[in-house]
Amino acid sequence: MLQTVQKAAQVLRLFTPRQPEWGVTEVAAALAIPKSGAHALLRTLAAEGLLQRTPNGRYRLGWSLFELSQTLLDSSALLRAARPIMERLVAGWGETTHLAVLVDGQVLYVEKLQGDRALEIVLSGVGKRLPAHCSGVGKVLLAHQPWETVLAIVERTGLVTFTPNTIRTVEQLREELERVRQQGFAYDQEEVMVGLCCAAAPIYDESGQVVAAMSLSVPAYRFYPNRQRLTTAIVDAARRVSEELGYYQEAWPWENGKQSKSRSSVLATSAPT
Amino acid sequence: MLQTVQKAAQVLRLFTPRQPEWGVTEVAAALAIPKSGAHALLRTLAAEGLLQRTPNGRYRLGWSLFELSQTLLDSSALLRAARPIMERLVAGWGETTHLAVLVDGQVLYVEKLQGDRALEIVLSGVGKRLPAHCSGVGKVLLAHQPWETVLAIVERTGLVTFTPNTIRTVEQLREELERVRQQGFAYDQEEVMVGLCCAAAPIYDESGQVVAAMSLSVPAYRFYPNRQRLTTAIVDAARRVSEELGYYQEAWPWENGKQSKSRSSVLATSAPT
DNA sequence: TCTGGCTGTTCGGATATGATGAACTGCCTC
DNA sequence: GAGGCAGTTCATCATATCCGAACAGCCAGA
Repeated sequence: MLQTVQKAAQVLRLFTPRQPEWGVTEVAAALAIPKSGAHALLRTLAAEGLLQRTPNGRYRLGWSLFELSQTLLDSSALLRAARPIMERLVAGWGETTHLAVLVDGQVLYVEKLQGDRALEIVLSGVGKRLPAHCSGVGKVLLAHQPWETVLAIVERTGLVTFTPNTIRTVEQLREELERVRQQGFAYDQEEVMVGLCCAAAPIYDESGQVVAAMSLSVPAYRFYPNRQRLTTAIVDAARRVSEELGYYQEAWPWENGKQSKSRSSVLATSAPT
Repeated sequence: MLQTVQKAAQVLRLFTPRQPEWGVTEVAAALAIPKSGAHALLRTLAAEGLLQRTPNGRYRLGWSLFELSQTLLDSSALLRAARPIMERLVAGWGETTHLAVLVDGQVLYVEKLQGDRALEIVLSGVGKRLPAHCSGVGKVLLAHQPWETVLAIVERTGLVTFTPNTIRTVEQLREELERVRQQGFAYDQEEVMVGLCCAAAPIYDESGQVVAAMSLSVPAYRFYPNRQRLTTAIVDAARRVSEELGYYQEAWPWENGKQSKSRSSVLATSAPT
């Protein structure tokens, strides 16, 4: 591991919407390194276009990052495949859907389509991060990581409590992830915000890896009566995205063993009128 | 300058829409460094989330870049200020407008709004780069750089020729940039593509720095008859964005000296009906 | 099934490279 | 004009990086 590069990445991560501008002294204090070192890092990153200098010698994120991000989006099949399917989902249900990936043990929202009868979800947002243990997409993504990885994440970030329903113990998390892996989807039952639920399902790429998760967020009073239909809808949508990405598998996780259903019966499931 | 960080940035820049996936050996060859070094760079960048590993040990850009880019957009007033004004410009003229910044001596397109009677401009695109010496926005941005910087850019990248009108010599460029700086706007008269012209103007931030350039692209046969109105339109639009960014200056560049006009006369200028 | 050639990966010693803190400079405030 | 705080520079030293060669894993073709 190249420590200098690690530090450079740490510097980049300091820049947030809350504090989008940093000076040499601030960075040095934040990373607990000498001023001269922080200076060298900032100067180099700025010279490479990853940061830009303000006229008064402070630093902001640079436009190269925008370019790289566009390249990422352009070359990533995920968003292209998911967006139309998310749009249909929103059109059919009127609820909000999210698309998220796992970054550094946290959920990063990549796309968010708001439904017309959905309540405004302030916490999530494109480009925003949230802890993984409390949301539907987060649990789906964690469930398909090795358990040691999950443990490392939890030990580093802890299990932040949002509501009385938030998972609080490692044991609870282990059981929940096991269940999610088995059944092939996850629920968030008011675990991040009271009154808000969601159903989430994994998206696979052509190599069979889980690369993202998709969810349908619903107010609690509409969630519990419609749970079954919601589940099949999101699982089906996620499966369609997976197939767009080149993933084909006869037996889907929730179809394994004796309870395997015919695929057409699932495809026939539709949104409530 | 931290060479390790420089190399890491070089690695990131290798990833393009044309080649969005790289292996260790390829990177080593492209940067002329030993395989083990390339391996260390890729591995570290992947661990930091700036790259992601594919199942077969190759690498793609990582979602952290998306997050950073969103933070950049979120914290940058430029796009927020420019977009509504660009929309009005497109609505009034039906032509295509571009918003661009200078990255590493090249023009990086940050926003592009296509007009309904505009011809499709394939070369430009959000997140794409072009050489600076041949486009309107490029000449505006170069004109507000120190001449030594411009020289360094030209010496590094050369003056690529696109059409018979493209600037070919350093002397030509120097004169053109001087003119652009004096008059406060630039034309592209079929310099990048035959039949395509544009007028471009600089955008200043609150400290008086030129941070971006805006342009209105027009087919040649509509450009020459309307040049004057186009010019005032784009200069006025760019000035309004600058003011949104906190830039206030009584005397605008093209108003200096004796030929200063009253500001209201410019504001009164509008698009053709 | 075996083989060859192509990957990505590991290792340990030589040395260039980055870390360090004190000193410098410029800016803004009082 | 003086003080303090910011960013910047510099020379020294320790060590993290660089490097080439050897290893391991995969796939294609024989």
